[in-house]
Amino acid sequence: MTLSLYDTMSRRKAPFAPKDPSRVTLYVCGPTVYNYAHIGNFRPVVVFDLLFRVLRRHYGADHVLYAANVTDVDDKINRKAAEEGVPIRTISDRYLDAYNADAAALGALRPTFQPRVTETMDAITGMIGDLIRNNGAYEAEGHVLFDTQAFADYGKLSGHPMDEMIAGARIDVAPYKRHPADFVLWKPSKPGEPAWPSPWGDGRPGWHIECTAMIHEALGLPIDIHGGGEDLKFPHHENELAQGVCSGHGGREYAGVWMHNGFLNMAQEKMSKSLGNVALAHDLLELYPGEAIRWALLLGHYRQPLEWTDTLIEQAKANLDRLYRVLDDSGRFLAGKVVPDGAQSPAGAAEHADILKALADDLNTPEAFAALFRLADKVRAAIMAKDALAVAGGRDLLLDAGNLMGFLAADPQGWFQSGADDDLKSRVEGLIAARADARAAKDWPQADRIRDELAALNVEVMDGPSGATWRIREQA
RNA sequence: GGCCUGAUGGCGGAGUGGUGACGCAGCGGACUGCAAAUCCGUGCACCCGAGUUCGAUUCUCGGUCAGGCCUCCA
Repeated sequence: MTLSLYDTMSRRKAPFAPKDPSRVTLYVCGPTVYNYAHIGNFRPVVVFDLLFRVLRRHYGADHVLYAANVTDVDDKINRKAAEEGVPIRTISDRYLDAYNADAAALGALRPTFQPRVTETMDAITGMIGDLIRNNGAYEAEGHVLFDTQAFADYGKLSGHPMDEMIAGARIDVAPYKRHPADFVLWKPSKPGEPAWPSPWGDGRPGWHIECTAMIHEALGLPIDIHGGGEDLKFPHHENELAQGVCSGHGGREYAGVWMHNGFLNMAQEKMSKSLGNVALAHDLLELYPGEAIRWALLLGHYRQPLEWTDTLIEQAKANLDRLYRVLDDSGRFLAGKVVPDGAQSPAGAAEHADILKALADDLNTPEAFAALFRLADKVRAAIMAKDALAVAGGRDLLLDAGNLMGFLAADPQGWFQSGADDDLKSRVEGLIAARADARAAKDWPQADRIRDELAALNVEVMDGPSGATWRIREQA
């Protein structure tokens, strides 16, 4: 199956062709670790994690290398470290750990490489040296600046013609710049700030060179796919590209495909009361399962803007509930049944193929979700037809598709009873047993009273042919 | 000012030159002691104008509206 991706550079969708199918390379700009990341920061994490998974499916898990950097040199980190009177590493370690924990909770696989700026300094200064030697950079007043005149294609990625960038420049141009668009590769640190040695004096790297150097160090230029939020198109990615090409590494190419995800917009109206105005993933994960947040982030196509609202996350949760019910019901149906291996007629084989097809089409997640629901319906139909072979096969396909997309990893019972501690569970079981007795005695008023009691515990009980099941109701 | 997106039913959101996915919500029914879940059925949309076409929601042009980037930023 052909994988197609939309490329920002050519502004169109095209079949993806890695330079070496046994070594596919993907790089995504990661976080600056000075605080908890908000939910918008995790859209690219989830989107490119999905791409990572799809690539692994297409090329084999061992043939895809994914690097996502960590920016741990930054003014905000400096400030926070100064406030707390601790080394910057303390700050960056703390929030990197939190970031990785949140990402994992959202079902994101760990990237193959997670390079840090502070651990890539040699590669950074080395690449700056390369640029100077290739006449792509110059020194001025203790700074090293990239010479944008050295790169004829500067502005091509973002579509910003050079002369217009000058006209539109709003910032004060430093007097030592040869051209207003030139940008910093290395700059002196201010007194008291962290500094690293370099041939141009102690200082720190500019933001853009960090990524270029980390890419070259971790994956080697050129790479197959470079991803990130659309706000990074200019100047960050434009500058990365210029640096990479002018450094002499990777030839004329820097990245085969440029992918940019759309923004996540915060709802105008205030969100859930307990969230206040800040939608940190860290806080959201207290309220909703990670899979539900992941689903919400993929509910729209990755290139489209997405409005983050309460209804969005609730819809995501409801959608997953539907799939988990099928998983739950099919599991109960199959319990105790002996199903021969190698079922030749799994329900939903066509739908499963549709899911792969949708994902291969520039990560069309809405289409993939639609096919996922159709697949679930097929399993449901097989249950009604009491076709154990078809149910078992279809259920496996459903789980496989879910696994590919980073969903359905929970036990169905656990999914519906998440948030219930052991104490609550035993109370609920007790009440359900009492209610079963009342129902057996046809004491309906008593049975309904007990159901009200359960409802007061935020528990919903559902009578089934083989006894009652229960679940935690939606978060208030 | 420059560059670039988008405008689909009550809501979210794909897609297509010719019966408009999918999910949520709604309505009717089945099932249920009553519910929930499930099943059956059902209502509801392609911003405006012009053009191309046998035929446009889908292509072209114009308009209106909304959003993003041009500065740290996913």
